[in-house]
Amino acid sequence: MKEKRKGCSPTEMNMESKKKLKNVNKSVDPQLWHAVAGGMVQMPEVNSQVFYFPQGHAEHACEPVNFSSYSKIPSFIPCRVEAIRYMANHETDEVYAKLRLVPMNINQVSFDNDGVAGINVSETKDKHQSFAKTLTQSDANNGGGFSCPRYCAETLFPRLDYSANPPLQDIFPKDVHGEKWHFRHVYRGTPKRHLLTTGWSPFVSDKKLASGDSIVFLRSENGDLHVGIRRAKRRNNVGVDPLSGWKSGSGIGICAAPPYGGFPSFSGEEDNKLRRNGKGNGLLISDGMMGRGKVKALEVIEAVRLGTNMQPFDVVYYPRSGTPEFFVKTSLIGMALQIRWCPGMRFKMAIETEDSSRISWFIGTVASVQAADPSWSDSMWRLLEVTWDEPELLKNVKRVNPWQVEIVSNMPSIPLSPFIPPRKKLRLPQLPDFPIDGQFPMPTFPNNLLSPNIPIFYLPETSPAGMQGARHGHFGVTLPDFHNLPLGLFQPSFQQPFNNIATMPMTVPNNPALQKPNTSENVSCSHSISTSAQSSEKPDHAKPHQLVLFGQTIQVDAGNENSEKKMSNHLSDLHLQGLSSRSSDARFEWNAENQHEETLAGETLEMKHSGKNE
Amino acid sequence: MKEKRKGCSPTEMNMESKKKLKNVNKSVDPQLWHAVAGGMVQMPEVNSQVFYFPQGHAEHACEPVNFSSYSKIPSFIPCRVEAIRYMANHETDEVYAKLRLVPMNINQVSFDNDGVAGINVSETKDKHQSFAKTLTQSDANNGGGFSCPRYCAETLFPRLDYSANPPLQDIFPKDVHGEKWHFRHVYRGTPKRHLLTTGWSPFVSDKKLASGDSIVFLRSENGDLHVGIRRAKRRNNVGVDPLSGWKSGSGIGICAAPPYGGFPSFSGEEDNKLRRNGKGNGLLISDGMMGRGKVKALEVIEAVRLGTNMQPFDVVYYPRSGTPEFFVKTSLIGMALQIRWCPGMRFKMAIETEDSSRISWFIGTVASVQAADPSWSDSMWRLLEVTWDEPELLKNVKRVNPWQVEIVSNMPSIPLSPFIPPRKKLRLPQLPDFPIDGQFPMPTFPNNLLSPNIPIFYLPETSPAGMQGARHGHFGVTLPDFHNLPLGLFQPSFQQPFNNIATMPMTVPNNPALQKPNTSENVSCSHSISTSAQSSEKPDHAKPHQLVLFGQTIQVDAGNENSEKKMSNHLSDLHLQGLSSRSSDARFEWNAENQHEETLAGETLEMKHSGKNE
DNA sequence: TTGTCGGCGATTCGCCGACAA
DNA sequence: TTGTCGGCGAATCGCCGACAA
Repeated sequence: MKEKRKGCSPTEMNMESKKKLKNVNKSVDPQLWHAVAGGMVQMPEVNSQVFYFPQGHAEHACEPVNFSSYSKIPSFIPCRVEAIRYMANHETDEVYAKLRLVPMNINQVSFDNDGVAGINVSETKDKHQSFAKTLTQSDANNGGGFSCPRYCAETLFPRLDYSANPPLQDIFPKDVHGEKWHFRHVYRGTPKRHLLTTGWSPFVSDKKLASGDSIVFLRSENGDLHVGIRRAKRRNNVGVDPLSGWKSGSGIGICAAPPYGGFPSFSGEEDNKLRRNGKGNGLLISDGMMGRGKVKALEVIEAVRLGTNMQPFDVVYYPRSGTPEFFVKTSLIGMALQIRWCPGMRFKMAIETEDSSRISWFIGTVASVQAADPSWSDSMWRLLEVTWDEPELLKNVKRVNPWQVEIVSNMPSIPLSPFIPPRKKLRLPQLPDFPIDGQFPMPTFPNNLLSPNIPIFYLPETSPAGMQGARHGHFGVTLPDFHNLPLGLFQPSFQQPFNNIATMPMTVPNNPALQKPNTSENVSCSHSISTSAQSSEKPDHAKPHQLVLFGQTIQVDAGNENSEKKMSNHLSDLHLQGLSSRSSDARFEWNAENQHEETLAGETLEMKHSGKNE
Repeated sequence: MKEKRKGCSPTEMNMESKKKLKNVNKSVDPQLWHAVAGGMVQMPEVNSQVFYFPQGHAEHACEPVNFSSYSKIPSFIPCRVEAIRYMANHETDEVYAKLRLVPMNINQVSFDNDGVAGINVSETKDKHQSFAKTLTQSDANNGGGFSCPRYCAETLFPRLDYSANPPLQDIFPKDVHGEKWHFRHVYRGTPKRHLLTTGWSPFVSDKKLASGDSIVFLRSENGDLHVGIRRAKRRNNVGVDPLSGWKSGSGIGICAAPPYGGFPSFSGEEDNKLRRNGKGNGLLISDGMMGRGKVKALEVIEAVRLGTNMQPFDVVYYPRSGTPEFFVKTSLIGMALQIRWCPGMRFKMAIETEDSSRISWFIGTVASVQAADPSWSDSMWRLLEVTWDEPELLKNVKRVNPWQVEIVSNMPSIPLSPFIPPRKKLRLPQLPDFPIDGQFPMPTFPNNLLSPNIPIFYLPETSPAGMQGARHGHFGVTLPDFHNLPLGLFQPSFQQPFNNIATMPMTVPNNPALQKPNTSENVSCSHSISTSAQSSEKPDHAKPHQLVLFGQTIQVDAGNENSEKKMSNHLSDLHLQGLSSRSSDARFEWNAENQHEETLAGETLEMKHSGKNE
């Protein structure tokens, strides 16, 4: 044998120990996990309370999930988060989380503190710094080096001895699996710049990185250096799934290539680059290996079955899948419920730019308030149909969740919207940095909450005129007004459709945190980029040249009138029944009807983030 | 950009077209598929009739499948094979098949011709030749060449011009995806030998081959050259499955690492070799990416649900997974049913050697005849508990399916077994090549079939004495004797436990093929190695040094008495109900009981094959 | 007949400033 | 400040007989 050990990167570790590490289903350092997941992702705390949305879970799956064979599926299930495991795929390094959710009775739900003691979690979150860079072609291909931005080298790496010539050190960051890698870090060239040389190329090969992918460096609280990767979204939904061969039939659907439509796939460039690595050994990481390819329709159905029967269940969540979280803190829900959502409301929403380097806020107007899916007419999921001030950038984002958006009252309303969507891109006025305490005229509880026909959220006078005449027509299915219900009589069973929830008394959110939506607890309210400061390039909300929206460029069929029509048909004979307090009498039954192709909500929300500092 | 196109192997095809090919879920050439799957695998024809076994399907899954929440699951479902797609995994090239099965009424089942017109399929099967070689270290690592066995080069490759110096040609075999590869074939060296040089190394890199893996060459009927790979069984069940983190709970079990126990994992050698390829780019193909890692418990449950409701369903089958087919031709079932299985019967069974190069026949004795799983006490699946004449080699093979074995009557019985398992390996007498017509004293139909208490299979006098006293005790659950039932009254409903099947009149197998089990239609009876002739090394049934048995070295808990005890408990309250003729009244109901960890049948049968010629 | 080795080219890999942007 | 390029050493890769087994 003429084997020579290559000094390549999984540093001192040989493959044996690498393999061993693979065998244990090790958890990922939560700090690194969050850095890779992106700043838009906020996971609930263990023991906090969330609402689990079957619709959202289905959207998260790679296949159409056909619930039509099953009856009595509630639109949400209140749960306690029993456990969270932060994990990473061993092939792709993609991060995901596994949550164990324990269904709970609705009358145990508290909408104020999520059920967690009031420790300010955000406090512990800012003690580390991270940095993300999207790989250039030179980083990924040429000569095996990495141009390391000055900020990254100076902030995250150990201090260089600049008296040396050239200044030089070796760094040993750990990846999501705990593998230690070795990079040589030099400061050289004219002009001087930071480079990673030795060790970089094997890293690129091993991780199968290509230009467009991102690398994340993180310096954790204890000073340890970590490295993670975020792959660029690529546009080929390879049918890796062996069950995807036949259409429809047998309830096991096809992977969602058609329903989610196409990006133009990257040109051959990407492939050529990779081919230079390792003698054509660089297999492209296909989308099929990532994210939504993982969650199967049957897993969703199993989760819903167990949840409906009040049994604990596990869900897998891919933070970079492009769909919004399908488990939402009750505090967020509570806040969303306090607002009487009406067409014409102005809001803003944070969306990550395509290269994951920034978060932009987009302004829009609520076009209509109605259930996204007629078969879940009581669902809050994607309740808001919206129009955007910059429709060309967000043309595939038609519906959003109420808790994703933040009402803005002091925004100057764009006169044209929503009636005449502006053709030319608008220069949006600079947003204040949202220290917007008291901006929401919240009523004092509990009395105002229950006053009939008085919207809790007072529309500011600056809201656009013509709420009644918005393009999407009749708003017959908006949330009903609040009724006069006695306090404390919240039913443990969900015989009523969901929209009655809003009319039910609940543990009233009456703590200061809720009235100041600008806490770091809160995703939708002025999210602060905690893991990295802002680059000097551009301000936050400057218009990016391109956006990834809802994961892919989605062709949503113009079936809006259609769904409204269907809805009115469904409204009469709707009788949801799920979620009685004990499982024994709440069976979730198979129903051997033929499956009809169901139109999914159709849109998925992309949210990712990475910031630059200094 | 200083990109240079590499002349590496996906010949003229660049990566673009490669990607395109990936997108279509292309079918694999069936000849190549079968060559890679191995000669032990015999797929049913389209439109033929099979019995689908939920138990077998569950065994095929990578996770424990917990049926305990569901009631009324029949032990088998008769089906028509509506479609078969031969496919290959895009990452690993592993072959698998997807079958669409259409449940049928039991009274439509014919046990003689499988429902297919009597075209002799085996006729079309021998028109191609294939050859398999297990890669040596030199093949996989050193200097990028492949030592091509003379037989392979001379039989499968185009004729070389031996007048040239050196004789040289380029060959362009297609892989399972239809990709064309380029290898230079030279005949050189002293002594002269056949080598594949240029193009081989990229192939090894791309396919991530390591020594121990096998390569299969096939020359199809039209003369086209194909190439496939078979990966060696490796011993690390990486938990790639995101749902595998928590134990038990939620019905989604863990991947089967613990229950199937461990091989010693290959030493570091393998890794070092791979690391030489492509600068450490060679990710090992982990078991998690292959075979049983694919079929999820929920898919099995969904298949069973649909099948029970008489709806068409899809199953995915990995021929090299190590478990026997869970869909079995009705003709095989029919034959198995004709035999009155009794303890003490002598049989032989074909098993592939570990390196997939040969098929060996092993002799054994039926120890007991009883259901493998007490909760399916009517099931034919792994009905036979067996003891082997060479127990040390097959110590993990405790139970087999009746249709996998072939009764031998003219075998000299080994005096020691089954009472005193021989410690030293026995030199088995040479078996005849089984042109054993008339060796089975089949009764003439139909009268003898129905004679009560007269075994259809007459035990030869040479069968071991002491059938009553065999080690595994009381045979209280053996198949009942045949009763006197009128012909043609086969019930469409399955209210009876399975063993009554044997008592029911059926379309009687009365064609010559069935009375001559030695047809190529028939797996378990003297399988003929059709894809390649035999190497001169050893005769077929010479004892191989090592065997892969049931996929892995399985630690079967000694719970045999236990299961018998449980069985007697279950026997009384067992009431199977599945499979009424119409789905509407045959609901498959969720049952929200707590799942108890169920002992799977525990054993899986490894069957693979590859032969050598000349 | 074919597995492994040492040998030696030819070809990449990967480190380096030089340039812009 | 950092992305790309041409350049050049140096370290592989991969082709080759020589040997056994």
